[in-house]
This record gives sequence, C-alpha cells and structure tokens, in this order.
Amino acid sequence: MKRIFNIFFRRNAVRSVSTTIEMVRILNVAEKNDAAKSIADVMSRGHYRKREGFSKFNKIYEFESSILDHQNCTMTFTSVSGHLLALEFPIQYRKWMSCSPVELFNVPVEKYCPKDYEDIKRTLENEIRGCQKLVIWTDCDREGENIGFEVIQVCRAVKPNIQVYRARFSEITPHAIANAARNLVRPDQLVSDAVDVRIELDLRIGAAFTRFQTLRLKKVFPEALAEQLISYGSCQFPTLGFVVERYKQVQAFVPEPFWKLKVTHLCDDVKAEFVWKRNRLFNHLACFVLYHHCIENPVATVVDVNSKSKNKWRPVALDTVEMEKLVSRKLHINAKETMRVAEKLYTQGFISYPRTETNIFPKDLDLVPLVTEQARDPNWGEFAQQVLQQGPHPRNGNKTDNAHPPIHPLKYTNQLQGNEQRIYEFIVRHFLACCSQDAQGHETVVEIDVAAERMVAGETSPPSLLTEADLIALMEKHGIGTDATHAEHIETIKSRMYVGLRPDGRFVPGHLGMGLVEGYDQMGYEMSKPHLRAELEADLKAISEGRKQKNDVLVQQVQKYKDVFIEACRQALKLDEALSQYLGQAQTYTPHPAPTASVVKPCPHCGHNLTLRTKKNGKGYYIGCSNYPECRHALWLPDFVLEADVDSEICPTCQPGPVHLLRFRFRPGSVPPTIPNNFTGCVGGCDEMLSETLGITRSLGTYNRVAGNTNNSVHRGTGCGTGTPNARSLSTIPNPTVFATSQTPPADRNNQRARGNPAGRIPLGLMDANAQNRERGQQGSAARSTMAPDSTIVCSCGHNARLFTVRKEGPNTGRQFYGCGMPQKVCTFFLWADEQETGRQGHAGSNIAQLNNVPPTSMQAGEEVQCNCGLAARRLTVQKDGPNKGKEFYGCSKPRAEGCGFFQWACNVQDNRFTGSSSFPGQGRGPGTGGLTGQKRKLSSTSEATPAARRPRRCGLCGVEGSRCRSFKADMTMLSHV
DNA sequence: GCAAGGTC
Repeated sequence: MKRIFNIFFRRNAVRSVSTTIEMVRILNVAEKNDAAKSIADVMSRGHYRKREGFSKFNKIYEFESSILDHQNCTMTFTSVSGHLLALEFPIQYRKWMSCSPVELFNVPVEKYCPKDYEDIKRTLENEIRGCQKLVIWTDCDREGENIGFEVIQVCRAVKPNIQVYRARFSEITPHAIANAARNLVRPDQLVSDAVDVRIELDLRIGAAFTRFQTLRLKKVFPEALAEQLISYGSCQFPTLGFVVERYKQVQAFVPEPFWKLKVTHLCDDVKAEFVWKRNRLFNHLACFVLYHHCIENPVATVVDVNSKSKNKWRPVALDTVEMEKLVSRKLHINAKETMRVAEKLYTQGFISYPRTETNIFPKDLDLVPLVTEQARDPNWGEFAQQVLQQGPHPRNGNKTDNAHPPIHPLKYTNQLQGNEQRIYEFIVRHFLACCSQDAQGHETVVEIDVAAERMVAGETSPPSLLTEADLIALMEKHGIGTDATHAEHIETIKSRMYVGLRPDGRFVPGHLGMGLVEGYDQMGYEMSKPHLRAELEADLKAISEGRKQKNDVLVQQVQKYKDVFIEACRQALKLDEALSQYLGQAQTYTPHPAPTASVVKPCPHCGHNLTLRTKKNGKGYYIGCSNYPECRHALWLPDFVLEADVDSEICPTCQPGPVHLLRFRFRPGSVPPTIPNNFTGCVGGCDEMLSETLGITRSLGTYNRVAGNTNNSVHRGTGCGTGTPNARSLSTIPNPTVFATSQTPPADRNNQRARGNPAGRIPLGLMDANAQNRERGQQGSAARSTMAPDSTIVCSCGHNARLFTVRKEGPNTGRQFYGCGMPQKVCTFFLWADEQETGRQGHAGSNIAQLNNVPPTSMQAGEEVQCNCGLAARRLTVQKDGPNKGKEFYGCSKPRAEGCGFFQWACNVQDNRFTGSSSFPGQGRGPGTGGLTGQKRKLSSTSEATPAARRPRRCGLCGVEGSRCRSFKADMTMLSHV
C-alpha cells in the first residue's frame, strides 16, 4: 500500500512540476507534406525532428520556436493532401436507378472523409489532443482556405474550443514564413463558403445531367452508346463547346478571292520581298488596272531607307499554363502527359513545383547557383556561362499565386530518357533564356515608289481548328478550370468521345459531342458556352467578398439548373434528333414521367402545370407554364422575394387544384408587419394579404401583376373586370393571348444581346429557334399592354403612361397617343389616345407602324403578321422592276437599319404566319444560302433531313457501318482512319 | 458508373 502511494505521489509530483514548465504545443497543418517539411525546415533552420503519423505520405516535423505570445513552444507540423473531405449524396441515392436524377438537386448531401484520407484524419485527431492551438498553413488561395476549414472541422470535433489561426504566406522563404508567423490572422469563412457552394453545385449538376444523358441516350442509341458514359460537367462542356464552335466557324467559312501586287528584288543572292501598302484588293479589275500601271512604269524609286536595331524579348518566367502550351506546340506532348512528367521530375528533385500560376521570380531566390548547375552541360553549358557573366536577369511577368515560384530547374542531370529528358531540357533552356538578355537584331526597311513584277491571286482562308495550346488559352481566358485542371478537362472530353485529335494535332468534334451541343442549343440552353461557369465564378467572388450570402447563391443556382434540367427532360427529343443525324435512327424511348418537382398549380390557360422557377439571371423567381413556349402564361414575383420553394401542402380553398403552398423568405422590411419574413402561403388567390403584397390580382382565371410593383412586362387585364374575383371565365375572352406574358425576363434578353452582338440585335438564323421565339414573345408581350379599368393607362413596364402629341409632319400630326411614362422610356408602349375611348386594345406594333406613316393593314385584330421583333409587320408592295413587281409582302416595321429583316409574301401568310420563317432575299438568311445559317437549319430539323442524312454512315476505309467500326466511332468520320 | 478541386 505504501509502495503504491509512493508511486502515485511521485506521479503527481512529476505532473505538478511539469505543469509549471510544460511548453505550449501548437499543431500546424499545411496543404501537402512537401510544404509542411519546407516550412518546418525554414522555421527550425534545419533543426527539426521527424516522426511518423498514421499516413505514410504525411510526416510529422517538430521543433521549438516562438510564435504568438509564446516565447518557447513546441511546433508540431503535419499536412493533409489537398481536400481532406469530400461531398457525396447519402448512400441511398448513389445508385443510378435509386432515384430520378431531378431529385439530386434537392436530396441532402454530406461531407465525409474518403477512405484514402482516413489515415491523415487520424493523425490530426491524435495530434490535436496534445495541442493548445491550431495554425493553418494551407495554400493561400480559395481552395486552400476551404481545406483549412476541413482541418478545423476535424480538429474541433476532438477539441471544440481549440484556438485557430491562419498563416498567410506567398512563398516558402525565411522572410515570408517569418512574416506569416508574426502576423497570424483568423481563417476566412467567406472564402471557404464560396468553395462549399462550388463543390455542391458541381456535384448536383454534374450528377443529375450525367445520369439523365447517359441513361436516356444509351437506350435511344443502343448500338452506338450502350457502353458510353455521357458525362456533363461545368468545365468539360464549355471545353467541348470551344471545339465545336471553331469547327463550325471553319465549316461555315466562305473563301473570298483577292489579288495583290508582289514585288521582289534579287541582289547578291539575297531576295527581298516588298509589302504592298494596300496589302490586297478584293476587286480584280481594280488590281489589274494598278498592275498595268506598274508594268507601264517598271522602274522602282527608293524613297526611304530606315535602318535600326531591333530586339526580340527573352521569354517570361514559366508558369504551368505556359509550359503546357509551349510543350504542346514545340514538343507535341499533350498537357496531361506534360504534367505527369513534370510531377515526376519534381518529386525526383530536378525541377521546382510544376503547378504554379506565378511567372515572377522572388527577389530573394538566388538564381546564380541554379544557372551554375547547368554550366556543365555539353549542349547548353556555354550559354549558361554567358548568362552568369552577364548576371542572371530574369524577365518576369505579372502573375503570382502567392504560393510557388515559376517553374525552374533545381539540379543538373543528364541521366533522363524520353519525354522526361525532353521536358527537363525544355524547362532548362526556357529558364536560361529567361535569365539571359534580349536577342539583338537589325532591321532595314526600304520603301520604293513603284515597280512591279507580277500580280498574285489568293483567297481568304478560314481560321484553323484548335490545337491543344489554343484550347488551353481559351479555357484560361474564360476561366474554365484551373491551371491544375485544364489538361484533365481536355483529357475527359477526349475519353468521352466528344472530340478527337487529328494527326496534325488539331481538335475536331466527334458525333457525340456535336450532337450534344446542338441538342441543348436547340432547347435554347447554352450548356456548352463558357458564360454559365463565368456567372457562377462571379457569384463565388461575391460570396468571398461578403457581397452575397452563401445560401442565397446556392438556392438560386440550384433552382436555376433544376429548371433547366426539367426543361431538358421535357425537350429531350431534341437531343435525340440532333444526335440521330450522326448516330443513325433513334429508338423510341419512354422515360419515367417528366419531373414535376416545382409544380404550383394547373395553368388556367392551357391546363399544363405552372411551376416555380428561377429567373434566368438567377435573381428572383417566377411561376411559368411548363407548356412554354406554346403557353406563355407567367407570374413574376417581386425582387423582395429572396427565396421561394414549393411546399407539399395543398391549399384547401383554391380551385382548380391542387394548388401548392409556397414557402417564402422576404427581404426584411419589404412586407407588411403582419407577414413574417419567412412565410408559407397560397398564391392561388385565397390569401388577399399575400396576393396584394406580391402584386397579384386574380382575374379571369389567371394572374396579373398589379401595375407599379414590377418592372416586368405583365399588366392588368382589360376593362372587363380586372381585380374582380368572379370575373368572366376564360372561354369568354375574345383573344386569350392578350394576357400571356413572356417567360424570358427583360434583363436576361438584354444580357443575351450584349453577349451575342454588340449592336444589340441577334442575327436571325444564328440564333436558335427557341431563342427566336423567346425574343418574339418578349417583344410581343411588350406590345400587349391594355388599359386599366379606371381609364388610367398603364404602360408595358407597369408605370402610368404619359400623353404625347405627334409633332412630325404627316397624316397624324396633332394626334395624341400614350407612351411609356418613365423619363428614360423603359418600354415601347404605344396607344393612340382616341382609340382608348373606344375600348380598343392598345397594340404597340400596329400603332408604331402608324407612327411611321405606314397605312394600317386591312387585317382584323388578331390576324396581323408579326415580324421577328414581335411587332406587327408592315405590308408593302414590291416596287422594283421584275417578276414580283406589284406583289405584296410583309416586312419589319422598323427602319431597315434597326429592323429584324423579316420578310413574308402576303399570299403565304395563312400558311406561315406563326412559323416566324424568314427568307428575306439577298440577306443570306434563308435555307440553302450556305454558311452557318443554312447548315444549322439543316442540322436542327429532322423533318428537313434527307434520307441520306438519316442513313447510318459507313467508314470510308473499311466500309463497316460507323457504329460498328471502332475507328470510325472513335474518330467520328471527321478524322482519318487509323 | 456522375463533377471539379485539391493532392501522392
């Protein structure tokens, strides 16, 4: 007993003493083992102790140091390997047939530690137990911040109150590390939030579309795609889009002949070729006249000689993207292989870290020993000596990732083989050139007056198909992927058979890639365009800067893509049709019922479903008909609705049902005090307070927004009972479409214009059919303003209209009309004042035609022809001599420079009035005129496809049907048979 | 079996 007591006492004594001298222990976690080791090495001046953790790749480095307020503390340095946690669906949703893909937009997701990283997690959990503080040393970028929070999450699960700090450093040098240690900050939650949003969206969108595409198309094209994974990703699809777009540009290019004068002069075996100041002429006769003028006066007079030295700049320090591009161009090694080799060279210690966005050498990086290392090489050693003599003067760029230096050689070797040797040599030569001086040259420009030798003909040539270097440059320009992932995305679209590589190293789209892009284009969704990703990136930046809330962006983006997904399912036949032009006959496929996730209630106009959707710009909501574009019924919710979702509960009052309740989150202060900011209510009309707040009146079985509550083009009904709950039934309305509204918000249309055409007008034929419909619908809705019952005229944008008088000389001089009441004329509303008295509906199109002194058409209301602007077309008569002189036709009512170029023979109106077809002669917009327009139309319509186009194509070399020939399939016939 | 982003 005594012995036991003594032992206990001694232990307590030891413990008591140790508490007085025990040093504070701090856990430091870097993003990778290499960084942990380097930082520990710098901070300990090489005196660190190394021990094993649970992960064999992530060691533990310990040393004593002073940091924070501790003069002497034990620093425990370890690392993760990139992201420690991953996001996934719960196990019950991971099997592809476990749920409808649309559910993946809403099912919960969970973070978990993948099996490969459990050892790292155990190390953290074990080490944090003995530490009092945690310092995050992950890379100082967005992903690094998020990885830091993953470390924090794991450590706090063990030690909830652990104090956490963040070290910010731009490079692993004594100065930078000491500075970071002296100026520890708190981790940035906002930056990490932005990454959480990216991760979740990538998962939901990628998984939903990939399952949808793959499951559908393998059934529709069982021979060609049975085993094919048809993935969708926010980076891989834009990458595919670049290839397709360039291919189409090449296909659509029409060469144009030109002529130029070529003058050469041979002197002492040196041939000088002179450049014509006119460069080239597209008019043969004009060029020929000049040519004759020259040969009649064949003596050249030297009028000026200008001689000067000229420099060629040495290359900029090498970053990852530049290395990928240059190696692809110079050595014909693709980016994926380049990075694989570079990583190997890095781990062997031959080169610096190859994944870097930095092209500026740090000032405290001593380049002399690095150049000296290379002086012993028999090929470039002499050049290295010259660099040393002149002193290394690197040419720096202007980018830094605040983490790694430019790629450069660390030590000399002549033992490498194959691509390792070639890429190592490239990095060395680039580094030496970067550190050398600019190339010196001399240029003499001789200007001569006139002399001619011969006239050369040529023709304009199309742009080249994209090389891998071009593709990487485009991805970089548009923010698709990161420097670390460009090569992977390119590899993905190759492995998915979306694109192929020609023997000359240029990319061509494959049939699958082409069909997918065209199919989505024809639905009206630009899934393969880079701006979707760019918009997300802008939102992520806003989150990280505190301008947007994480949850707001997440909800809006998920809803936006979910809406697109639902529409894509509904219009999936367009995908089948687009692909059938390349893959042969589509099999009939009956999918599961189309997703109905966001259904609010039946549409009072057409009986289809009204669904809750996010506006295309991602800001705000509307309730639109699933039968769009046939039915354009829509209700736009005000901007102060920050979130909206469909509840499963059904309103017991509103009919026809079922009418689902909606869950709202309102902007604080924007709704009456009786309505909470988070509120679940019915928009079917039974809740008068909510209806009034949202600007909804129940009229004629449909919804209309009360004027003044919105900037969108939705208006009160006609004088026959707006706002009265028991108004006439729909069947009594003479022209029901007068209430229909476009589903494309004006802001989105403007964006579309700004993106597509600086002039603000989308060229007909280059825009897909759905987009044209939207364009017309939007314009059309603007034209369909009606009078309020109290005789106050409400214009298209919802404001009170203003009375004007026609000043222009003409038949309407002095006549009064209503126009937009806003000073800046935000809408195109127009209504003659004298027509208002008769109760006739205002119609901007027909009245604008009158404003332009165009005689009113003799057609009855509702029978007018609309042009592609959505306005009433002008009825005109051919004046030009010819077989059609005197024949009547319809054209755009706007001045020609501003108009849409619409053309329709009057005698064909009955057949074509609603097709929106346009074939204005001489404008190259009609079918068969060649170029992109003609081709796109041919591709977009199976009804126009010739039998030959529908037949399965055969491999040109082996004769086997395309879908059965592996080479044919791989190369999609646009490649050579290999 | 899906994404994209880290990393080994």
